[in-house]
Amino acid sequence: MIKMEKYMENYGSGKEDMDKYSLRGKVFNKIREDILAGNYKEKDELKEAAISKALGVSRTPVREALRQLELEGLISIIPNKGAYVNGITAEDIYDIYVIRSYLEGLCAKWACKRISAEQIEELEEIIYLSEFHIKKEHWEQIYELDNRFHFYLYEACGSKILEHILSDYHHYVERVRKNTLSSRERALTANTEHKAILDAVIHKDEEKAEKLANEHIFRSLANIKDQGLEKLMEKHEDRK
Amino acid sequence: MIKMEKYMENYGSGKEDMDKYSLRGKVFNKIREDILAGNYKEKDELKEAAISKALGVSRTPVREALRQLELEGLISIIPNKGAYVNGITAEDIYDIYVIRSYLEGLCAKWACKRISAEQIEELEEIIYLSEFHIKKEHWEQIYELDNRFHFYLYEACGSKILEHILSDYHHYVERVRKNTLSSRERALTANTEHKAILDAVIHKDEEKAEKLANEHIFRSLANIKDQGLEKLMEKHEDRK
DNA sequence: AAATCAGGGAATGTATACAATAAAAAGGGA
DNA sequence: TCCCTTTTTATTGTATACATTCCCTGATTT
Repeated sequence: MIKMEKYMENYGSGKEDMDKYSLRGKVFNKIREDILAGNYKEKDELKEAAISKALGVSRTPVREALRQLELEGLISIIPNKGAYVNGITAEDIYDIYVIRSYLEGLCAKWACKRISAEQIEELEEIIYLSEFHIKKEHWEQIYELDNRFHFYLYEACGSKILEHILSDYHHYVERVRKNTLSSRERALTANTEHKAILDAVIHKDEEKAEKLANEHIFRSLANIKDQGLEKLMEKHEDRK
Repeated sequence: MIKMEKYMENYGSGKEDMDKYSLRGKVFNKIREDILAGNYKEKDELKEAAISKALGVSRTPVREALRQLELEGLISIIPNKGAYVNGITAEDIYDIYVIRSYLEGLCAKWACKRISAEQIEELEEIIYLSEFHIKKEHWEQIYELDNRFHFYLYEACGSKILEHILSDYHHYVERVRKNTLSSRERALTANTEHKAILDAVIHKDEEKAEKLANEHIFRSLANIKDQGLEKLMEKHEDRK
């Protein structure tokens, strides 16, 4: 019962929460994190037996996880042969940001028409809370609030499809984002930009909302570039 | 050995071909087709036992297929409870076309910089062949060539990420596309538009290529609306 | 009569056993 | 020695058995 409630809360917000309680979910997230963190090399072979042994589970959940990872594009499975890591390169990150800049623009545009009063309040609260945590330099909370702002806006666009793809990409670049928000200056700018986007959405100014959201992502990308994309991607490599 | 060669031919061109030889692949495609074809109703429950019995296989490949379908967004799996069809609505089709119009534009833009001489030749050949089959009204070939044009252009954009998502969406709307191309007029227009896009790409006119590809998808969408999804599309406008 | 809790049935989640496939190794003839 | 065939071995693919969870039902209690 409790589990069910927790699930419903997070329904549609991403697959991490949803799979937290199953072995398959754990395996999926573990391998996913490892790939995104760069713990595997390109073309590395993922052997089911080795993984299941390492994680102390049977091959069944491992296989299911691998099939999912294939569909996400993180690995390639050659039938009857094996699974191979596709890795995630600096170019991929760059591409995702450019794609996101287009789609977040579209998302903001659609949100103008379809956002509800409750969703507006939710977003306003996030912005307000962010200001507090930025002052206090609570990086973890800032990061969480930034996430929530985007996910709520995805939801507000009223398109299952767009919400789905944007959430995916958002998770994809999680590691990079976590680092870039860790400066007071950038966190403040980001929050100001969020406020401007929401303002345009509230006033149903589609063109402006699209443009602002578009630029918001581009500025994030510029910020990443400044910090050295390659360096950011290696930062967590030597954990665990 | 033979199977392996067949696989390598199709490598990267889509998951249908890749999974043709495994039970899981067959199950995956079967359910996928059924959902995309509208054979299931929204919120229908997919019971593993029933499906495996119906297809004459065990639950294992069925489960793997379901997990993949979940990641594609076609079904929702509630842990320990069941899998439920999300269906594909007229709104989804509309959304995908709008998203595609943005991304195909970006794809054409990037292709300007990264396309190779071989890829250009390939695309020119497709256009040339299309003219022939349009004259003869060979709808099946026209459809195949139209697919190939887009997939080759996706490849030519030089971005794994963009290629992946565009291929996904392209498959998603397969059923709709198949119908819309079955008129000589539309097939001719589409091919002319392809030619114009390729021309812009060859001359490395990024702005023009993006604009043309953008409009190409929008025209496809307009064509769809004309053919009868119009009523459903209006429904889309006044949803929350 | 309404609410609560226990039990049974049915479905999913996981582990294991078995089959099929493919790469690698061994063997045999020129 | 080289090439081709056969055998072996490791790995994936599939089926099945078992464990767990959930939900419905109905009896019991207040």
